[in-house]
Amino acid sequence: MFKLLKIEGRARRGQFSCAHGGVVQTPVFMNVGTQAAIKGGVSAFDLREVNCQIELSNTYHLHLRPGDGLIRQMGGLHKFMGWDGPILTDSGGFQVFSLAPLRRIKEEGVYFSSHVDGRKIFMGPEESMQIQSNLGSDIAMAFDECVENPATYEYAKASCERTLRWLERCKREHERLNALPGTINSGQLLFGINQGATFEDLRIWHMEQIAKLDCDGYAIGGLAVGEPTQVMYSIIDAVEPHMPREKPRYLMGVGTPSNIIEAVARGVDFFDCVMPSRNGRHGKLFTWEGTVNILNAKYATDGRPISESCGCPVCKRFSRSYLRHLFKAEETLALRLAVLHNLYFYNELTAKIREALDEGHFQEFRVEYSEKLANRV
RNA sequence: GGGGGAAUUCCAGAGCGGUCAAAUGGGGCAGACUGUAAAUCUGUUGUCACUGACUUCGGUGGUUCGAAUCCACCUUCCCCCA
Repeated sequence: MFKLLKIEGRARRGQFSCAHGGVVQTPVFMNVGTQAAIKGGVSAFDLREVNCQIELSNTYHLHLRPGDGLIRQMGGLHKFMGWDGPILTDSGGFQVFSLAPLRRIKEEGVYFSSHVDGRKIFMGPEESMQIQSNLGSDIAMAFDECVENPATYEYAKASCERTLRWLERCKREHERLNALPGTINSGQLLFGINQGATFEDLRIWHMEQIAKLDCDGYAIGGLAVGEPTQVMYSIIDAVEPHMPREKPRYLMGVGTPSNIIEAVARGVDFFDCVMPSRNGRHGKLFTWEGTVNILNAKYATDGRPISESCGCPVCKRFSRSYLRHLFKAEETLALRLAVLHNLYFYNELTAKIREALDEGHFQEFRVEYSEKLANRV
């Protein structure tokens, strides 16, 4: 399942096998396709083009539309979206945070008012597991509560205790579903999620508890939700020693290129983030020299590619001038090209991190790029 | 030929005597975005010696303490009737 190949400091180079699509090389960035599509007009065959190893979709969103029953009927998520590589499904726990005005949390689970049509939806650990089973993803995430920052100690404590109880229920239900004859998701793995807001003692206590449940991997959730970056790093520093060494670690929803390098340096293996796709749609393009805001007037007659050092299909062919024109003219091609470039960059970023680890010079890599990538070009 | 209407800051378009450097859109310029309610949101957009001053609302000349707003003429455009 997970094999550690090499360790440099706390940084880990590994391999992870999934039911679909073979082996994932880690550290890895998972490309986010919430509704079984990468926003900006990027499809499953484009994901191959940008060297995506593993795709991420969302339980809550696919349950609402088109419905997980429908996807199961259509042969499962892989077939439905035309992606034969590994898929991780997020549990809906993030929607407990992002759709806060539309939900009520109870011990049994969360009552949502659908943001699509207002209808009442209940999602608890069992429901989330059932939906992810129907979707047939390779990795299911436990149903958790992503707590907003800042949170009070009392709230964070009560919440992560409840998230622990939810994980116990997730585990039980996941095992039950996996054992059902004719299940679509045979071999589906389950990752537990660490919570505890910005309180180190809660984080550590929670991590120790969930580690006992012997999940297939462990995620750190509830970070990059408003706290300063240094706080995020210190939480990872505090939690990481308590994470099972031989299991993959996943830092959910993170982050900027330098966040990823810094988290790898702290022992994280998996990442996902909306940033390459969302910022791409908004004209912010990532390069090895820093970020390019392609909307800026200075690029109007710039005949260079987004980045001279990028080998992506967009940079091979199109100029900054053309990209900027497409954005200004509101051509949807602008979004597509920008997202393709950014995903290629993120996938290349983790590829370079792996290469540096393989060759034993990750620390040099980290020093060279952690700062540089935060520049503006 | 006769009658009527309109000209506003990059564009469209409010304003109809002081609270107007002038609403609102659009465009321009810049910023934000971290398990996606986001092709979204925010700021800014006359000039400068910028908590103040100066020049602007087709042109010229008036009325008034005060005019984008009222009057006269001029210029241009639009509509209707011949």
